[in-house]
Amino acid sequence: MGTQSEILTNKIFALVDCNNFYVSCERVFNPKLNNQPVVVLSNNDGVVVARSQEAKSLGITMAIPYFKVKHIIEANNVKVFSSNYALYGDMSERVMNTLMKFTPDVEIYSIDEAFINLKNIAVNDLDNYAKDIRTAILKNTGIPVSVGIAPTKTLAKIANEFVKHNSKLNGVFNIVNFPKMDKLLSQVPVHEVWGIGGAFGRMLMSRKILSANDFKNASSSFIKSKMGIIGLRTKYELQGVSAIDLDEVLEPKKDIMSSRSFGRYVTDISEIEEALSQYCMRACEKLRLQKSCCNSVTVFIQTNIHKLSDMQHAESKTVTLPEPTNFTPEINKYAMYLLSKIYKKGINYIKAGILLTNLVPESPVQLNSFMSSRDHAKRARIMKALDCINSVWGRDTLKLASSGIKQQWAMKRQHISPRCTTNWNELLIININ
DNA sequence: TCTGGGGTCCTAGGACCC
DNA sequence: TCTGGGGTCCTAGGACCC
Repeated sequence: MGTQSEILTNKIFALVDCNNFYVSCERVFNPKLNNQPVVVLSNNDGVVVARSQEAKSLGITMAIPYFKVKHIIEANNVKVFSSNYALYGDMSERVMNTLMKFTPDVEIYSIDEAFINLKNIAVNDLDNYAKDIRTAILKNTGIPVSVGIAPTKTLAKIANEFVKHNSKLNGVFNIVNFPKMDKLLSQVPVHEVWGIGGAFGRMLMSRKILSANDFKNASSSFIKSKMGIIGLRTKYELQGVSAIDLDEVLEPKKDIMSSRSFGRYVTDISEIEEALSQYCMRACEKLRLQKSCCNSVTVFIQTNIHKLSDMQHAESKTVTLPEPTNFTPEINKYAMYLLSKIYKKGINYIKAGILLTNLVPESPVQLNSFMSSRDHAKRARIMKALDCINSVWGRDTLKLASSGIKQQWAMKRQHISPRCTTNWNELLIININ
């Protein structure tokens, strides 16, 4: 049984988080955007998902619908971009590759964040090590990052958040053996703690548990009964006891979904079929990429819940397949069948999607298969050829005819920047006069 | 007019088995 | 008159994350 201080130094994590990542990516290829207010929008140009510091200062909040801040954007000449995931994904890979030159103990947590294990770094060297990481990533990629260092992942998240709001910290905040931890945690609203969201946050605040520090000191049995073991884990993490370990191995996904809002309302089933076929292709691609097959297919459609004057309808249906597969035409056939079961005429639909679940490894082929192994092999070869052609010649070079040509339901992306790093036709152009 | 997409984990409850 | 209970599997739904 160790004392509290021994536990504190038992493990050390850092969270490396890219600052305003999508905005920073846009700025790397368009330096005129530096020091200017910039926002990046979600798919369909729906909501704001990234903001430069200047845009934040104008009062543009995270995840706010574009149309609600359009007046601020226009009045202040804020530069607006649609999400360019080809660019951001590629930049993310460069950031992570730089990080992995420092240590193999990296958990890529999201497109713009990674946890690393620093247990082998001497406590006195932590700050300099983190500064070296910042410098290297900025030099190699042009992306600024913040680093929070702490004995648990939850505390590293909090340290990182402080870095972003305090320029005096120069991008690094180390709270290993931090003397004023209680005071620090008192400044963190409870709903901002990693793992506690809006719903639990409201419940906790109604019981006068207002800050991370209050939560840390709340009764374990209360937390367990209201929030289960996840809540309990968060309490330990705030106490400095590591309860969430580094997750380094990239496990295959357990569900794969592809869904999207349409660029406009869609009523006709044939248009929804087109969209669903498109999503089906994308989901099956992802399925084969991780060498899985699915046992179940779910399809859902829904109307715009914000448009109260419209007749509302949201429904999903699931089918269990006779045998696991990742053969696109087969899955598409079931998807179309499910859609026909839930679709209602005369309704304005805004979104549809497909979810592949009960995933299993691709091989070996099921012994109780209805198909001969020769047919299995043939299907596998067809899908391999399809994936190969699409990866070389571009997405959707080969696609299901049912996904349509015009795709008038397709999402809006009115402010897209060029795919500078991943498409030969959209390279950065430099004028030298 | 316009409100993202893609995931994870946990829990509760029903069906079923012994 | 007495009318089990524990384990497991599945699904739906709710919470969270970025």
